[in-house]
Amino acid sequence: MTTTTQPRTLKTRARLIEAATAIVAESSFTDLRVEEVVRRAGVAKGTFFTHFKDKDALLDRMIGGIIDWHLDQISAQTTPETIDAILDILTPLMTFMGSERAVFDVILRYSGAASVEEIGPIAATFERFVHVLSGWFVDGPFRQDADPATLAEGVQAFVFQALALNFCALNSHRPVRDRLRPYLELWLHPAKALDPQG
Amino acid sequence: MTTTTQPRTLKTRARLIEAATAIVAESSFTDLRVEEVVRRAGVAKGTFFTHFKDKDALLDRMIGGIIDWHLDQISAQTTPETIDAILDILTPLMTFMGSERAVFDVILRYSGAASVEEIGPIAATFERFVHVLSGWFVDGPFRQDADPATLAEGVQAFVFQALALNFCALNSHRPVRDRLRPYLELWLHPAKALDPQG
DNA sequence: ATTCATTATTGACCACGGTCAGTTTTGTGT
DNA sequence: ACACAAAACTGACCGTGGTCAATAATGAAT
Repeated sequence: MTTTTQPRTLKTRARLIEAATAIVAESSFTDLRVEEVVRRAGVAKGTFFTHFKDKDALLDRMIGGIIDWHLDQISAQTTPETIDAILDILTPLMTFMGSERAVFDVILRYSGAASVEEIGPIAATFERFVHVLSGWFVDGPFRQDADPATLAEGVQAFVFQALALNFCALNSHRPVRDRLRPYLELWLHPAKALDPQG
Repeated sequence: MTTTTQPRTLKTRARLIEAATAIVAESSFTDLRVEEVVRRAGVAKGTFFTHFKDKDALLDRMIGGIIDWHLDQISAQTTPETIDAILDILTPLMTFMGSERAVFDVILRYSGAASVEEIGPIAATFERFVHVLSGWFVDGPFRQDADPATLAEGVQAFVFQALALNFCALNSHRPVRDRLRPYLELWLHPAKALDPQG
């Protein structure tokens, strides 16, 4: 119980993340290799795994950071009053989520927390996602007969559905936005759908 | 342009699938190793990859077959008239989909088709899933203001959402069934939710 | 039967994520 | 200054999915 963590620990970890970020900037998440990360950071391969449980843990952190930035942008905007406004606000985040198959795969794998004690960065952002969207659904123009959190979780489910279909080459000519809209119409405005007058 | 496909090809492929099936029966999809499959089938490793693009293609086929069997069972039953009946019918399939992380991962990856010309087995089963469920939603007790296929796709999205949350240890004590129900209530019976009388 | 193009098979090899016993560094107590 | 335990680091090594140039089997045409 004397020394616990780290002087150089933080420095090494920062170098690893910096190297990884540079690689992604130059090429992509898909082409990220642990060996290249440690080469650029100037450490041995084993060191990487003392800082990250596995490669996915690094991706979890990097991608989680990007999603968090998007949620900052989303939170900063005024509460959307229409489906189209929601689609506008969500589009940049969805574009990132669907930018690479590897990115979407990691997000899918980590969108539910891995374990109780260890909620990863991506899982945390999706808790935040539900929280932010819940705020839109209390006292708004959208359906008021449902728990706002449940509505938000539904939107999340439809975002994933729309993105998954987007990776199907058969449909990939349609923008994700257009694929998501019909779901949100039915999910957030059931009364309008029931009543032709709107 | 004389001989195309093959006598022994089918035989070898059958042996590979048979070996893989035996391994899964003895242990699990998680523990399936290509080297073990080829060892049991009595062929070289390279042979495996002339029959399957990659390991996932074998899993796609095996898991697709099982899902297809579940859809046979689902189709054979009478059309459900309530949310609970839907949950009853879907539970066995959901139980399989959530039985192993490895299984769910493959399903997620392949639930959208890989490419236009090559719709994999799992992708095909999810087209069939939507088709079967669409049948439930024409002229039934559920909402009639929406395209049945869209309703079915929504159910699919919620099934995935419920399963994904189930792999979150935080929530895994709740049956998937109970996690799915609130979504379906709001999705299939919006009018009921709006009108307290039901 | 023999040839020969087509197709299936082989297994050494590679790529890459991940492990671990051994070594070095670090900070603290004396 | 020195000793020493805790923490960080190392790199050879492993497991496993996937590749490919070389080889063998096949079957149709002669």
